[in-house]
Amino acid sequence: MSKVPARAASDTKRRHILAVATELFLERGFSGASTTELLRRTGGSKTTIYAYFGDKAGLFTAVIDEMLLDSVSLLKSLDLAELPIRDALVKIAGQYLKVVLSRRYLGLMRIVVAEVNRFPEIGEAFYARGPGLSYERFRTFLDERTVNGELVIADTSRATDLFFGTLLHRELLERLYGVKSAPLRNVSAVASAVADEFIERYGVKPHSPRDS
Amino acid sequence: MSKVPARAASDTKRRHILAVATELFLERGFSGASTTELLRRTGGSKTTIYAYFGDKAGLFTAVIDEMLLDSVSLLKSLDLAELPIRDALVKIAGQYLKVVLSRRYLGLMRIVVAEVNRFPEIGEAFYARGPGLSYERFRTFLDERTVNGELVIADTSRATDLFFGTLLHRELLERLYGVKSAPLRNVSAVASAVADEFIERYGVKPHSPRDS
DNA sequence: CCTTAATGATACCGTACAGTACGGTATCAT
DNA sequence: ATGATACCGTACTGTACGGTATCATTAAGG
Repeated sequence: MSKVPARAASDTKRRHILAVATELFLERGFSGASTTELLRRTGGSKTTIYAYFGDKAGLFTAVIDEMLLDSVSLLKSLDLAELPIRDALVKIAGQYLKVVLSRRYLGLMRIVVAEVNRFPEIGEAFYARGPGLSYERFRTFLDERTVNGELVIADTSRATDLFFGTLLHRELLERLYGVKSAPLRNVSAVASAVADEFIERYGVKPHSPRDS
Repeated sequence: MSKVPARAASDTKRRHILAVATELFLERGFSGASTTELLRRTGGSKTTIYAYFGDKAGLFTAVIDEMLLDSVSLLKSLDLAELPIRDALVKIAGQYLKVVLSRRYLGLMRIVVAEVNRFPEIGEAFYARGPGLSYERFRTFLDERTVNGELVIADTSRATDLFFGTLLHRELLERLYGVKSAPLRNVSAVASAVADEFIERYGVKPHSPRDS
């Protein structure tokens, strides 16, 4: 009645295929990767692959789904409630620099962006669970910190654009185009710098001398 | 001795193939586009295509080269010398919004980014002649305007990141992932807003009342 | 009119592709 | 022992691919 795997573990096999397929798609993209090459790497039989994933597109979407979950979970684990504003910003900035500029995220981004025409749902899902969610969460974070008086922000949406834009735009482009390939070296220095710039602009100003 | 085209004009044919191939690559990417499909659209003979471009990769790089020239030229025609700082910033911002968020540029960006593993030189060339050049030129622009007293900027490099980041990052991502597909509607409004924000931060403050 | 180079039409080559069929084996629960 | 279940191996189908070879057609220049 219950699903009892006859052999070792059905899920092990599935996960193995998925892992190998992930690397292959990251290397070659959807069209460039072939099921035959996948077989060469996984060993085993084509039949098994098709039993699990239906067809190539099914395998592709399964790969993307899994990677998406991984990346997103890395960005959800931030616990900021107790931190003063600067520490919180540094933590957020550092986490995004690490995740977004990682080889894995960049590879995922490349294939998702490349296949937006063929798989529009994948692009939308990626944005919604990735950048879109990040924007929302950061904005509400800014709202909270504005309400409690740590920040003075007229338009938290624009402030969000500023934060992520200054933090990621250039570094992201450089890596998407392969000009730089290594992950950022001095993550914490950059994170601190961006946090300071942000506070310089939106932070509560210390009392000027004549107000003392 | 001199190259005299026997038939109409060799360049016409070449340009036609290039134009059709451009659309095809934009739709399907490198691996996804086939020479047979290209033939279906151009008419004529496969032989001719291969006579001009050698092989598929040659055709691809030719397509990219041409598109790159087009995009870049759109960003070079800015004449800013006479403009006061705000007008200049608005003009720059508007031009970048129009070019970078255009369907064409986005399509180009997608296929370039997708094929960075297979064609690293293309990625580097794109960055160098596109974003890289833009960053450099904008930075020297900021240097000039700092020297002549219109701006007060300690680090023009960071200021450049801020400008392009706030201007493009979010809108670019939304389009790369297909969340938005239409070009930006209110270009001039956004351009003005970004210019104002920039000046608010780096502009020379108007004299405060007591200095009058 | 005749040469010559650009282009066309078509057939073709070898290879790889996505996907299927099918016979067989290992491992487990019963 | 038996019967599911999970998997392997291999051969296969039909199609499409990138690229070439062959030969005919066109049109401009002398």
